Amino acid sequence: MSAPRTARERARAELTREILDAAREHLAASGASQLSLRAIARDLGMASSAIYRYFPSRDALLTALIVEAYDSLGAAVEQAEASAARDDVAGRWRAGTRAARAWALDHPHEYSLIYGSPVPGYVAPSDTIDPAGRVGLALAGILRDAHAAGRLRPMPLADVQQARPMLEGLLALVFVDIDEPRVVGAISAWTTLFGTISFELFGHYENIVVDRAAYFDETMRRAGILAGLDL
Amino acid sequence: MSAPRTARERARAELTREILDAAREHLAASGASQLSLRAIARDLGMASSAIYRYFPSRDALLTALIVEAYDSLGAAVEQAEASAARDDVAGRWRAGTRAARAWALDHPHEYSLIYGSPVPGYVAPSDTIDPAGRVGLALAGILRDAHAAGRLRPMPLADVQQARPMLEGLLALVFVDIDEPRVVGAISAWTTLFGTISFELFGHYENIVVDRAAYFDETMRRAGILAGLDL
DNA sequence: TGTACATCAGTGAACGCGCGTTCACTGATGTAC
DNA sequence: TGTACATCAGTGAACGCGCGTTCACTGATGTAC
Repeated sequence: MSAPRTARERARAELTREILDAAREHLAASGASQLSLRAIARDLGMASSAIYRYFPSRDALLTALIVEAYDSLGAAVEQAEASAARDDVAGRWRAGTRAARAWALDHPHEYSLIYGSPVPGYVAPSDTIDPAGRVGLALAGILRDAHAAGRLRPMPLADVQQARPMLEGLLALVFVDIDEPRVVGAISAWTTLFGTISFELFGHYENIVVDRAAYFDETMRRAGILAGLDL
Repeated sequence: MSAPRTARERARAELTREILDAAREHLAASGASQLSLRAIARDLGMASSAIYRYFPSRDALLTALIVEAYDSLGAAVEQAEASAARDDVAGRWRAGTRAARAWALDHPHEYSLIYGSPVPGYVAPSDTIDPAGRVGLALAGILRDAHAAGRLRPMPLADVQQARPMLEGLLALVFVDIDEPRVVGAISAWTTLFGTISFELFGHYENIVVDRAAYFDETMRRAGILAGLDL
């Protein structure tokens, strides 16, 4: 959005925000699949049809919420990761992964929206692709920097037996010339990050994991090591 | 359910089954949160109110579906794991984890029901606890047997620094006297199993992982090693 | 084995509710001259 | 700076739909004697 000039444009930007904020609150109460335009309009004291001046359909609103959630999470991780000293690999890794968990605990319903089961009938448009990649890219940057500095650890495990590559070739744009066993580790670590957060948030650690912060840190430390990081 | 005696009891058991089967089909089309009793009744050619002779409420039906899904997945994993030679640790691990993935790919909507985001407003009753534990217990058995046979590997990573235990003490019933770093690895491996399946199923590996079966095997191999298995 | 009564499955109408989306309209804001 | 016209936000009624649950009732099945 460029800077609004006229009063009309300012009002429009403001109301768009208010609709999204109200929608985000409703997410918490009812979940994405039952997000109701009418309920949102009621909250804002406007006619339900007025929403259509701002979003052409319910799905468009959902998409906006999804993009916002990915961006909010992505920004939190990027910022946390960036606040550690550049050559402190372990510190960057810890800060980035912890920020993801903290964001999820703070925004459980937005988290569910992007990392829970897909909303039935909703097809994510391509606008969501870039925001969805931010966390992965931020973490990949740590690995890339460590590699550039010649600080990757030897893999502690026997190597992968691969007849053909497991991963998409385009990943080379992100991981430059890091070898595939480590990149597999990186994709795994990224998976473990959200797998662990989901298990915590969705209740699967009930009566199993007590000190969840410590467990999370240790799990992510191990996952990072399998990507070649020195943690 | 004990064996039905009378015609009435047989009919009741049969219709209960048919309702559950129809419900399972509807899951696929609309997702759990929009599962509709009326739609199910329509499918079976009966009045919507008739469903109430079999399930006291929509939530009760949901619970039955959840229990069935956990049991179906649990049985698949148990059976696969049991079909490998008892002293073939790697074979048991591979068979068990692969069976979980195969079941999920075969039953994506039932999988979402139990490992996706929680259904808003639905509170899982305690009947779901035992079935939910089956996969974890089956995999824990592999670790326990390896430990009993003195075949656990040394941990390839520096040990956990723990001021206090991360895990629930009750886990000792399952993992007997296996040390906490390995048990943390086991819980992590269990998390990685479902984290990886969820990422594949929910579309997060689009344009990232090409050979998903190979990637899955390798990821689970590494996860098992971090639990002390010799893979 | 037959009868009388109790149990249960299934019906269909109704209650009270909610939803997304469309449409013709009003009145305020913005723009060109 | 003032006027005429175009643009846009917001309204309220309506369409057509779906939902979970309750209730009084009918007719079939099961049980006790």
